[in-house]
Amino acid sequence: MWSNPRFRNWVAVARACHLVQQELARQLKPLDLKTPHLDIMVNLVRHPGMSQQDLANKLFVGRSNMTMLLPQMEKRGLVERRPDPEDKRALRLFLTEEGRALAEKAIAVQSAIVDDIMSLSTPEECEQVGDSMRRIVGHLVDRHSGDADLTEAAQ
Amino acid sequence: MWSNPRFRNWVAVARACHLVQQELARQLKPLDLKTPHLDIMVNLVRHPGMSQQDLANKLFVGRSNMTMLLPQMEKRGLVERRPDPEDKRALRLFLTEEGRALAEKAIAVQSAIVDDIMSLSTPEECEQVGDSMRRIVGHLVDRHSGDADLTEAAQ
DNA sequence: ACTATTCTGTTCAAGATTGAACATAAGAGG
DNA sequence: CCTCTTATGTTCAATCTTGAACAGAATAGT
Repeated sequence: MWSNPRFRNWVAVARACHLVQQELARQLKPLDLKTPHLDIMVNLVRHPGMSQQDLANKLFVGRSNMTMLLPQMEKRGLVERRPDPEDKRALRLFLTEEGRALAEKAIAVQSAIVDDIMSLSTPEECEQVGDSMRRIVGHLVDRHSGDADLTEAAQ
Repeated sequence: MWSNPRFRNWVAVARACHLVQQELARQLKPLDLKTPHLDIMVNLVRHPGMSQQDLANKLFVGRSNMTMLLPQMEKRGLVERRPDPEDKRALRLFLTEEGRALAEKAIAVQSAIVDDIMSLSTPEECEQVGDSMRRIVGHLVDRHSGDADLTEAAQ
């Protein structure tokens, strides 16, 4: 099992991920942010107007998770949840001015860490790591969208 | 920021990790195991007699986490915690017969997933991903061992 | 139009994880 | 021998995360 290269190498991926996440959490503490909050803000910077469901899908977490986190951030004045006039079920999400400012700082922190760790590999290696990982993501997303979604067969 | 290759590629790593973890959790459910339990058992298979602190260090989690998980597994008859005669503070950890049997099944599940996702890359790419990740782990462990000197991470 | 299904966000209880504060045991230095 | 410091494991309260069950809005099929 430890002689299996695939296993051994994947374990390294998991360990690296875990450590980077921890380091990020540590450095985010002065901003009073947790990594889930940062993930949300990063997505809202790129895609303002997302619904909570959109966000949950992108982050691969449950919808209830968003229901727990977003009201906190709203009370803190970081995000705004506007009811959608076109679809009375959905809430459209936007960063406030303050949210954008904080997001900028937090993203700088994250970028510094990522730059630090990825600079240990050459740009070619870095790109190749990304390619391998994107293949994995695509593979697993495919497999699971087929599992539960029956309407997918109709398309 | 999304034009930064390092950032973009690291995001892929994090997403892949998250998804694989989820898939593992799903497939572990029939065995009534959570991924933290598997992590513990994997380590105890390789290194019987570890202390709870050793385990926490290897897994990069807090010691209190072990205090929460191990008594559960002990009650379930999967692990045994023997007081160390040489050091009355420490508890030496061992898998029971039942624990070893269950660990074998669970490791098979994990190996199947890892094999599946890593087979999307060539053996050379796979090895190279592992190398990049091990560099990251080493880098972060070094940086932090200066802070609070605890981590003696080996594999 | 009508019913059934799907999709939105919410609530709630259960479990995981953490960090701080604690108690006890071991080790260092006087 | 006696402190002072460090290490081990525990407790506890706070927070994150999830899945199931829910209510209301939209959609599809008839």
